[in-house]
Amino acid sequence: MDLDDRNKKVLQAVIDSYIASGSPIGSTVLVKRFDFGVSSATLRNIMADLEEMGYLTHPHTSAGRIPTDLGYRYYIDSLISVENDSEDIEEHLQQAPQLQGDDLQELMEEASRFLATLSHCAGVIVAPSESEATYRHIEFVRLRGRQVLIIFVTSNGIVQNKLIDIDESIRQQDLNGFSAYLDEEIEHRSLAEIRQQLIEKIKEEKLVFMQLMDETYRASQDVQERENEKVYIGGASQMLESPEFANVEKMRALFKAFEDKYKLLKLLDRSVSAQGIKVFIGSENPYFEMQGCSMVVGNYNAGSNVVGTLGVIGPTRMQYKQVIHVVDYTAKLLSKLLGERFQRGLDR
Amino acid sequence: MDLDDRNKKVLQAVIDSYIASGSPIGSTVLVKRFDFGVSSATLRNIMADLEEMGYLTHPHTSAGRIPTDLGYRYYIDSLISVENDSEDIEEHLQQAPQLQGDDLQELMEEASRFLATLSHCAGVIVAPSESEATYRHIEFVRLRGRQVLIIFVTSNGIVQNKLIDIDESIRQQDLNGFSAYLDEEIEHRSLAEIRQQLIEKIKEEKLVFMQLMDETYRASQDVQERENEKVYIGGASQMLESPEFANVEKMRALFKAFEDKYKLLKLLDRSVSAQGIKVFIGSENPYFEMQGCSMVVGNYNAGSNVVGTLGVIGPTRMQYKQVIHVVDYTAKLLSKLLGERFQRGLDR
DNA sequence: TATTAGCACTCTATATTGGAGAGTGCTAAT
DNA sequence: ATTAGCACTCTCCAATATAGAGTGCTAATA
Repeated sequence: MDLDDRNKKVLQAVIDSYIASGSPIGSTVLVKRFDFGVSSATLRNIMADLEEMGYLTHPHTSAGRIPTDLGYRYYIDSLISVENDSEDIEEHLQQAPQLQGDDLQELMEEASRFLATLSHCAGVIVAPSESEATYRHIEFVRLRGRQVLIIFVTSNGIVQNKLIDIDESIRQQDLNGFSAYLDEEIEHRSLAEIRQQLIEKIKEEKLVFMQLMDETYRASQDVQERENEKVYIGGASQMLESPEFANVEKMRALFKAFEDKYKLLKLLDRSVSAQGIKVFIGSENPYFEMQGCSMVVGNYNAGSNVVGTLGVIGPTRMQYKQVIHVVDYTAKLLSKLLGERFQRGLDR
Repeated sequence: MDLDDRNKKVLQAVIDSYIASGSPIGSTVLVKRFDFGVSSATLRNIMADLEEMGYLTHPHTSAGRIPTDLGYRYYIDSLISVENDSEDIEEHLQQAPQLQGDDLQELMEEASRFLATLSHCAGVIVAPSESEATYRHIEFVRLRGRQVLIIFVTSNGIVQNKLIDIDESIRQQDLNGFSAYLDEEIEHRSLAEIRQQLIEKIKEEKLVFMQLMDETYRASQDVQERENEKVYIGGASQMLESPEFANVEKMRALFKAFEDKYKLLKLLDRSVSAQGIKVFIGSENPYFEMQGCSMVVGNYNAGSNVVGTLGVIGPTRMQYKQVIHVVDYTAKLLSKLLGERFQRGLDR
């Protein structure tokens, strides 16, 4: 961090040029493209200094300089100005909703492709995590024999379902009754509480429903878990456009990693806590062992209680400024869509 | 088709060897590995004949022979014996269900990965197409204001939903009533018929529900369309293992093609009509412009009325015999699972 | 003291060359 | 009809040469 002004400028110039061109930057190129008022020899000295400090490196003795991960880090923390033109984004948000999937799942897929297209990287979205208290409606549909399909509707319009087996055959009519009962109660308490309440009532009367309640409770947990594990990846082939992945082995590893969505989930979840856009550069991320990859991630929300993560995975040499914008924009867009479409409890 | 016995044997030997090794097969190799009772010179003559007939070709003058698409076609149609050991498969089906997703979607994803793992190719599954008449239950859930979520449950346990806006605010109670009415009627007629019936009733009374009915009808079509467009691709990275795709450009094109699922869908749908396993070799398939790729596809069903397609996409040089087995097995497995789990109308 | 010019040196990328090996196609003999 | 033999072709691989880009160092300069 103890860089004087000129050093900063040179570092920025090198990284900018490298991001743009993809090939190592030599002193003469720098002198031609920028006007530092010094000769190439001086630049060589400066670059040697920057290399000693760990911000730049050499692929080989007689090649130009490329940024190290540390260099990128400094670049992002101190050098690029992500203009906070929130008005500009706001404007865009007003006019171009662009996403219109009316199923949550569809919306997520669309959004991940949207991210990918704008960023030229792979777009990744982690489905919103639900808290238990938000069920709006629970429905039971009897299929054949002892099979019952439970349908959960959350207040933001997400529909989930789970098939269960129960011991005794129950009439659809009774199921409807139970459903109505749950709908009524769910306004005031969580499923866990209702279950507790039923356990107390058990000696009195409705013994039949106890098992159903238990199954419902368990199913709701299953369903939550399942939904929380969903990762949408869109436009992965975008990443292959950049020459960084001309190496077949790397490509292969990349796609293997993408198929193991669980790891991705863990990685992305780590950053959920904080607000704002975060950038993970190359080796900085411990879970995703992929050399030469960076991630730009942000959060989105719906109303207030539902929050998910979204972001972009691309080569370390990416257009950070632009990508940060795109992620920011998409996060806001998604939040807005989820917020307005599934807004909670206004008229309950 | 006018091949004498010896020519057939040589063709088979060449293709078998090429599939196994991946490199062009020369006359000496053939003479060493197989016992034709003739010299390499004679084999050269035979191979030259086969080349003239279009079954084999040369990468260059002094290389061994490799099969043409026509050669593969002949190989599959006439030379390989896919032993119809249906007992064997039956046995497997009995003991190892292997797939256990309890959501249809989950099951499809699992199955596509299953295909990929066993075949070392990419596994592709087209979601079962529904016919309109199979709804088991239709449910309306009022969200805020004029938004209503319609939930469709088909008789095989697939849940679909769609958000609609209606003109006037309706009470949840009324919605429940309408739902019950539809549930009752849907037993006897299709949605289209019910709609017709309501139109006739319109002058009399229930004017309010007409709009809802229209929306419901439209939504059901949307939902069907959406479900029918779903293609699940699993284990795409499996394909990259084979040296055929060491070429970066090919890999890139492949993944681009995979992301455009619509084309895949069209391609796979074409073969839905017929029963049994079909093999499309390289250039034989008109929609999917991907050189060096073959597809092995089959059908699955659930009960009787629901049918989908599943298959495998891999390099033209694939282990056809084995892959055909795998596709056959998976199709039967999936049919069995869907059949037993979502069996229709046994106790209605 | 900081900067610059100049030059030797290093390393990559690319083209060229020259076998070695594999395989064919043809011819003449069986 | 089959075979042995041989000349020919083509790829693959390693070795070699060459041009170009860029550095690091030294000595001169402001």
